[in-house]
Amino acid sequence: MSERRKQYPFDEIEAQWQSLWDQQKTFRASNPGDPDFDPEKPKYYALDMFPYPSGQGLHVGHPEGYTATDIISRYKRKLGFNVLHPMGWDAFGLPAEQYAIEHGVHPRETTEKNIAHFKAQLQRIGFSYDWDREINTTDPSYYRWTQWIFLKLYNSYFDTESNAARPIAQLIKSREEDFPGESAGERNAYINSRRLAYIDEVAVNWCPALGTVLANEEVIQGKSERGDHPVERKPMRQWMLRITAYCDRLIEELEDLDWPSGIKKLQQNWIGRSEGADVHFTLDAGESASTGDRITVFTTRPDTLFGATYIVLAPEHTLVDEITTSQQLQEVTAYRQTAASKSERERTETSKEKSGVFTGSFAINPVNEEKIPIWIADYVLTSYGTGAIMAVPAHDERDHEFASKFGLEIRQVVDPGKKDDSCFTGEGTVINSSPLIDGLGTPEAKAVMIGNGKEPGWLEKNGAGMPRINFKLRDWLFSRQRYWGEPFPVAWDDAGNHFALSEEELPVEAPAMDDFKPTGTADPPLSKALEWVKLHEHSTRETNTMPQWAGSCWYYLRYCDPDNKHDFISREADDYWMNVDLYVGGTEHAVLHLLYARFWHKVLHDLGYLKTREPFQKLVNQGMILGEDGQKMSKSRGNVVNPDEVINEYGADSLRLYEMFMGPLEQVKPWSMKGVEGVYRFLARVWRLFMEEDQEGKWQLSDKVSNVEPTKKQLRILHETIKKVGHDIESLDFNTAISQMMKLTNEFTSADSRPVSSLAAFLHLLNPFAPHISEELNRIIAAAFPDVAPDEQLANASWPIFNEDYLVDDEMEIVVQVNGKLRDKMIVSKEASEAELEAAAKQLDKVQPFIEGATVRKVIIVPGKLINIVAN
RNA sequence: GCCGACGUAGCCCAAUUGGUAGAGGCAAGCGACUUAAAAUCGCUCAAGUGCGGGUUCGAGUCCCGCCGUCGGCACCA
Repeated sequence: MSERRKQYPFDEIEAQWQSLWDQQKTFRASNPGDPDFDPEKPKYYALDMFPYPSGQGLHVGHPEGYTATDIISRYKRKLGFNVLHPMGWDAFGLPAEQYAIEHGVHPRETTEKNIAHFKAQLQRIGFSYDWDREINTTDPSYYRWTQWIFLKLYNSYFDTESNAARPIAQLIKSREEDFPGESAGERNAYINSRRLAYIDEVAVNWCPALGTVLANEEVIQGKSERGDHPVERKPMRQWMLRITAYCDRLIEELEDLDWPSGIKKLQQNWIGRSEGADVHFTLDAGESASTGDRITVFTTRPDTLFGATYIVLAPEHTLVDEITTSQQLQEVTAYRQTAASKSERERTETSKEKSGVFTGSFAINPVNEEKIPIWIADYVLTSYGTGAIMAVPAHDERDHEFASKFGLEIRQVVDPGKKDDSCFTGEGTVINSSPLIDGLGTPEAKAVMIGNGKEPGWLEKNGAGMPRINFKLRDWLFSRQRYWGEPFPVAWDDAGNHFALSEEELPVEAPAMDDFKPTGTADPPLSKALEWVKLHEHSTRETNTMPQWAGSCWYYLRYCDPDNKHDFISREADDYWMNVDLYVGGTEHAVLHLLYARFWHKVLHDLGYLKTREPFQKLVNQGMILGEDGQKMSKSRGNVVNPDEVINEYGADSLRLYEMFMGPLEQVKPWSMKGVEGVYRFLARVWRLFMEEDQEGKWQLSDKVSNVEPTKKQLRILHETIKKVGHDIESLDFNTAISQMMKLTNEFTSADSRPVSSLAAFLHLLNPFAPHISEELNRIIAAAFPDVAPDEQLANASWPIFNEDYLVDDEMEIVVQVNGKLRDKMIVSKEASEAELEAAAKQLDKVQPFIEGATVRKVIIVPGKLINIVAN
């Protein structure tokens, strides 16, 4: 193809327009306070999920979502909106750091190089970003505010009364009033335990080879995703963010958002709210247990308490040491050791057989005073609920499997109401329990046990338990042992107390280090920068860094006011721009990024810094683009398509158009170079609609383009197209908008006389999709027909208005059916009455045979569409 | 196992509240132009909508039961 002559000079056109846009700052959005700001204009905020600038550069999956938001942005500008359409870089992260370690290049260098490459690639596609608002999470002027937000989290607590975050000062004040005699140390400990950012000792995925803690999703089958190194569970002191305080709001406030229902559901499931009860089982006075101790379990089925035939504790449960009898000690110890050596992944492998051991002790079931054995097993997780369960093997599959294996009693207490010989976990009628609940349905029996919201239930009245709501979501492990991340604005004193740095000390920049290799111990690389670490005579800096998620939690806010030196965002900018009207990105961020960003947003909202409760009003996930072989694109498969190559061959407009023409935005679809060629041919057809080659092969305006009145047919298709393209852009159905423009092009191509007024209008429609070619053609006809096409850029000119009058016909085609089967069609006047229609239909030769000798039972008329005669 | 998305010409995909299965592109075939080819222009071809039931005058569309592909979650009591 490179040998072949280009069908139109896209390479010259595209470069020219791109540099013009750049020089003129055509797509600059003005902020409140700017001299050219127009408060009358409505705003529109179209946001892409910003990329991690990897060394590989863009592949054709990136521009899919970017093109969609670009079309919307260009379209909205033409409708008179002030459009915020920015781009930036999520540039902290492990790949740059690993590269640094392996090649001795500072991650800042790699990052800068990668960003430059990414940016150049994006600019070649002709996106209408306001590059004045470009942000980079690794820039100290950016991450100073990431650190500032961390200070807000550190200096806040969650007030359950108002169900919102409040300044920690309020908590300190009320604590002082409530406990005036408390020592400073005690008070400090209490306050620290309530902060939204706090320190905890938690089991983490520690990777010795990489020298860092990894997130669960970075661990694949006990090995690190990057490098395939072994990962072990290890308790470490970590910074945590109290996202669990927001569980309820993160679920409830999803409701008003215009997000795909699947993504909402995914978030709900991730947060995993379940209602139930804590139930206390008293320990039976065994040899080592002291009387009166109790085990608390969490259950969502308090109606099945009478079917609880044993208790299971997580192997790590704190009571295990206390209750294990000497006969069982050896077995229990061995089991706990095995469990501890397993990774989280191995522990939760559902396919594996249940395992566990008996502790030798017993507990008393509070509902019937029965003595039931206490086991430990790794299918009970220490991190959920109370780390202990009551096992009801008749009505829980996991308990059933366990009981069957170890010969424990299985007692049925729910009647399914139908024949069911499997383990029944659904709702039914209570049996074999007690007069208290026997005969009740599952929901009623639950209510008796836990209460109905007004009246306390049996458990509470008898001191045997409490209603309780549990969540799967855990607090967010927020520290990493890495160099290439935001340092914490925190330090430690000699006594081991942490304290926040002041806002004036921000940004806390990482020291320039030559050696950022992991230390091989739990100490982060920053601990090697001894001078930096030492803050004052009696204090040292925190040496952990923040995870990659941090910067992306609030970047959408910074775009609104990127150069603000005094605030992370000004009140005016927040008021005006937020929230995001359209957010487009991949499903891979459906849970974590979106959940974390929503959490931070809510905290900042609670503290009075933001007006909105939610950041992203409308969310769309673009579908993945597969390789030509229908497989996921990957280097190893060799099916990766580089947008640069596509642009070299066919131009940026063709790339943009094909990305959108492939199919519905949200759908997964395979790439096809033949398909690119198809849209390229379409653009060439558009070009030749206006242009023709002279003897020397130079392009000039075609004689066929003239200032004539369009025909009725031409007007009709033009206005159909104006209507459809506008509608389809609004609903993000770009593929069908493009096909309509192809239809129009075909129609006008076959015309000998091409009315310039119609063609000019068409260029407006094409402009958001293929901005370079449309601007160029518009410039050419504006020069030749100044009365028809004003000499202005399409980017700034108004979207055409369609006129419904051109769409209606005097006549219409009506489908004639007999008994629902198509028999004929007829052309009738638009004014024809139903009776006239019926009479005309019955006269048709192709209809007659089917109604002859039959009784007409019914005639169905769909106005303007069809007539159906029901006869037998 | 659970949740979600998708199954329509050879391929990618269209088809208002149920109302003519086809808009567009790719591929294929034919013709025009050409010494010839490419490019271009014009024309043509093709499925009865994954399978089985049901509702309806009428089902790609609604309901029930399956099958397949892809993605996500996965012992959360």
